[in-house]
Amino acid sequence: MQLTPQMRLTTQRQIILEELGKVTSHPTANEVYDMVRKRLPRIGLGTVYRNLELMADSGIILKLEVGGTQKRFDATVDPHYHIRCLSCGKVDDIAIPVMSDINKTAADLSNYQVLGHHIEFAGICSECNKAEKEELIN
Amino acid sequence: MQLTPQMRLTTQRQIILEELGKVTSHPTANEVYDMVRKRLPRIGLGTVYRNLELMADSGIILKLEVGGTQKRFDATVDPHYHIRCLSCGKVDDIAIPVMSDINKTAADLSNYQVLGHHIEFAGICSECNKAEKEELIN
DNA sequence: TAGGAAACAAGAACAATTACCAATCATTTC
DNA sequence: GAAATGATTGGTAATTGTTCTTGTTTCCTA
Repeated sequence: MQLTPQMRLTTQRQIILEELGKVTSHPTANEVYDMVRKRLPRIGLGTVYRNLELMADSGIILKLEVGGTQKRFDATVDPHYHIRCLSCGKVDDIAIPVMSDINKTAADLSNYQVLGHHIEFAGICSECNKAEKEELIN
Repeated sequence: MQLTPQMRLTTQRQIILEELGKVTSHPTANEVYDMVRKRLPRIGLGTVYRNLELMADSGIILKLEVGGTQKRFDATVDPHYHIRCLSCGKVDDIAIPVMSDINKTAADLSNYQVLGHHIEFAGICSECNKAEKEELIN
């Protein structure tokens, strides 16, 4: 968006960005669609996809290609890691310091031009853990 | 497969496992299908999906939910990290020592029951790098 | 305020995966 | 060894998540 000045800041884009910024979760395109639709009932799912993609390309949001079937989006662009619940699928940030030095190690150990890395932890979130325990009781 | 004794070791399963073991790449279900079909021309794609899923569940192979649109499968089950080419999408192993200790750190920093983690590097493989340079010349 | 580019909504198309089902095959029981 | 049982298969349909297309609207610029 900053990158190409001829890009217009439409109401749709503004609201998508606002809604994404409101949450600390990492919603899927569909979840963003649901959020935005409360304020802009006539918006199309295609518009949401198109603009999330566009914003990710221009670097103002982050597209997460984490495990699970769907892509997720993140308004926080500075590097950080994620943890995903294997039970409900939700993705949270995790405050582990970013290891920028391992990129260099990776470059040395492979014949790739290394551009970055991502760490994804997998586990069970507290809600699902609790739910599971309650299920065992019944 | 080991888990449920009534599960049969069919020809299809045997060959899927053999073919997956032959390669060091991390084929998608479709690529496995292509490999297996050379020896078992009448196998169905569904059978491949079904059995890869089953083997992943029982722990004899690994299902990689890395970036990109497709899931990939790996006959090597001991923990290791991956590097993915952003240009052609292929996934290689990378010999960076596994940091098993960061799971504990993650558990301390989150309210998840942490079960594991995965690191995925992103970059451009040597083939794509070369191809890109040649393209610049022309 | 007319012309043209950018963006839109709606829905079709698409790719990857999963679900279903009748036919087949292996195993157990008689 | 034949019948019953249950797992597994191939083929195909359905589903899911995403992208593309089409015709329309909106906004800038002259």
